Amino acid sequence: MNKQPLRCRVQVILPIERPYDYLLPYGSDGIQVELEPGQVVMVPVGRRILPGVVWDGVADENVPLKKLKEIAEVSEVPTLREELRKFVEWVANYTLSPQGSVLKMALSVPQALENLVGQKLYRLVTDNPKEEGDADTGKPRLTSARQKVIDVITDSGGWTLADLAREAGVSSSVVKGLEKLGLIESYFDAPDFSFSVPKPDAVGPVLSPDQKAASDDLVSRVQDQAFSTVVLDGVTGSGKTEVYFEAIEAAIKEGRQALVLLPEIALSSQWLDRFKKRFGVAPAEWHSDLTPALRRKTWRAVAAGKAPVVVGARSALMLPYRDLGLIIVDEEHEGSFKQEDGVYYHARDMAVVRAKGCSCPIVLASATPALETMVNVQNGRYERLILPGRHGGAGMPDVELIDLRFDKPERLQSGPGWLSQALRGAIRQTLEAGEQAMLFLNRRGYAPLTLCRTCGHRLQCPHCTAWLVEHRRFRRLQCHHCGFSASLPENCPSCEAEDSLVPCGPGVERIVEEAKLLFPEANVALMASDTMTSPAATKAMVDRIQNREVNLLVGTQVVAKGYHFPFLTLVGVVDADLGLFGGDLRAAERTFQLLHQVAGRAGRAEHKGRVLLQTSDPKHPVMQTLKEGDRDKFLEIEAETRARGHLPPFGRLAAVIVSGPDESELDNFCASLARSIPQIDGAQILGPAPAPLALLRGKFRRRFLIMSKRTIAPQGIARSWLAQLKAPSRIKVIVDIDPYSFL
DNA sequence: AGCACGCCGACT
DNA sequence: GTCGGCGTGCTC
Repeated sequence: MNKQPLRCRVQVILPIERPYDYLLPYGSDGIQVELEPGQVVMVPVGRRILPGVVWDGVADENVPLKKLKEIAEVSEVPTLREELRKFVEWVANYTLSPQGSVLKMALSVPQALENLVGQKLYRLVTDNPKEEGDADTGKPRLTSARQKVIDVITDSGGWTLADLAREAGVSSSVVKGLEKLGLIESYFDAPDFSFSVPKPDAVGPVLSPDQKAASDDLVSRVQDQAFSTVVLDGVTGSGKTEVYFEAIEAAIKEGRQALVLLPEIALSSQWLDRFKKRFGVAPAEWHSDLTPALRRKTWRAVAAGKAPVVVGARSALMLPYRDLGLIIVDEEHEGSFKQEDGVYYHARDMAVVRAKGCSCPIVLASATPALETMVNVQNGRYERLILPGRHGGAGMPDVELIDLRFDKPERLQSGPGWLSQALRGAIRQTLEAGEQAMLFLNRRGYAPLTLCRTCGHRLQCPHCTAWLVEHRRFRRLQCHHCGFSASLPENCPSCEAEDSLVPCGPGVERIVEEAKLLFPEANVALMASDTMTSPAATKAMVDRIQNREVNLLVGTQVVAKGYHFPFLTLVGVVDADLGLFGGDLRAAERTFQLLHQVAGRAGRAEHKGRVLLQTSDPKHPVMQTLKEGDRDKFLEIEAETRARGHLPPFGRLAAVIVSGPDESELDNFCASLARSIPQIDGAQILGPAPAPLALLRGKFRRRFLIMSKRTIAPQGIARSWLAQLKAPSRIKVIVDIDPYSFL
């Protein structure tokens, strides 16, 4: 009998659509070892060895035997469950991404797969006996290579020699040298991967009747171990977190795992503190800046079912849970759940799919649910639990509109002003009453545009279709899209005129300047993403505000997220109209959500808050409904507008972004794409249009838009249309299903 | 994603 | 005459 060697399919973590075939490995007895789907393996690909997963289905006997390579190693990590394999396939199909790219997110960390018995890891020596300052006692010189290692290793440790050297960009001998000097030390990784089990019996908070009703509902869903989607709808301060903590406790008691997805910025120490207070221990965290060792530890603990609760950013959705019993998506309306590099997926929507696969409930929590979420409530796909009122007494703040067409901000000696009389008066009152005020403007830097008074030249980014933003604190110009930075020129780069460049429009730095001028006695502070460079810096700032060392705070949208400032009673929005421009289909919705959230910062304790919105369009539905405090009316108006335009969630969208370094080649290819646009009933394809940033990071961009009825999936349309033409190799075609930002 | 193979400018 | 730039294409 002519016995053929046995083969199996392996999906490797390359941007490849389907699994490749491999020979099963030979054991020491010369007999091939059987493997089951889900086993993690290392396989040769080209001249490299890469991680992959034994996939479902049978190998293709038509692949010639001599092409096949043998599986190099079988990893000891737990088998990836069928649930996760199906999820990977589903996400790849939905997003039109290669299956291997999606799988890569699930394996996420090649280091997790290494067998790490006796792994040697490095950390900083914390109690360094050597004092700073004694100059010539042979203190080791911190060469730049050594400094890089110190910078990378920080205080958390947990680096392997190779990881550390690679990350710092130095050779491993530098690391070993530092060890010899006693600045860093090595130790062996603990063989135990479990996280502490939260203490479900720790006494929870006393819940209000409304909270109790909601939490009872969630708890019984968790106990039923069945899929359902529940929107937890309640204003800031209504106690959503306490409610879903009860559901987490229920999942732990069921012996299953719970996942909490938070928008990146909300993963604050404040959230973790609340969790620790409630459960006595910290949850497992998952986000982009874990050390490799902690990543490995967490990944393995999750897979082994030894991490009962995981809290993380969107990528935590792809982890290999052993038995997921509950998913929470907090601030579900946040746009940052949509990933827009590599695989374009919306973590909230994919989380619903994963919950279905895990037969567990998913909770979408928000004070301002997304329109698509509310439409799903109305059509019965999602259920809703409402938490009425503000927990702890204070009512919602009064919202007033300031019509900038009539209350024009006066000029200051130094230039134009941005604060109206009404807003100035309110700030003065607040400060005199010994309370805190905040000015909100969602624009970093000093001025969003700099132009030449003589020739009209505008300072633009050389790589993007965007103005350069002046950051006066650094005396530099920055591009907020690609990070380009240049020093502020003295003369106009176009006409050479001296002293002719003028800043146009306000950024937060400019508001700080105005605030200091108008209220010289106030303690003004700035809070923006670029002033909060580290968790420590952020905490210091939050402490200063909570200790009332600051009484006039100026901030961008970072101030809207998750901080509690009990003495803040006035919020002034410098430019409420700002987010409404730009042709983004969600512009009105996002503006409403952001301003609603900012408004919620005012008056948390015993004082009622006051919110002033400066607007040039006070009749706009966003402004009117904010003033009336009528969120549902806003959603109603917005739903009508979208329905009329057949826009999401009443129709479907896919953006096709075509980009390349050569503009005429790009236009040629777009023209042939346009010529081959198919005729489809219930769908249309628009374009090509210059993408909103027609030039981004030195690449030209064009965009097509596929719009279809709800009942028709744009994926199929995109697939068949784009399959007709092969893009020249320098041109990249990206399909973004359910696009969010229109950049 | 890497990594090799392949075709055009500055070096011994 | 070669060394090497990175454009292009494949990986079972």
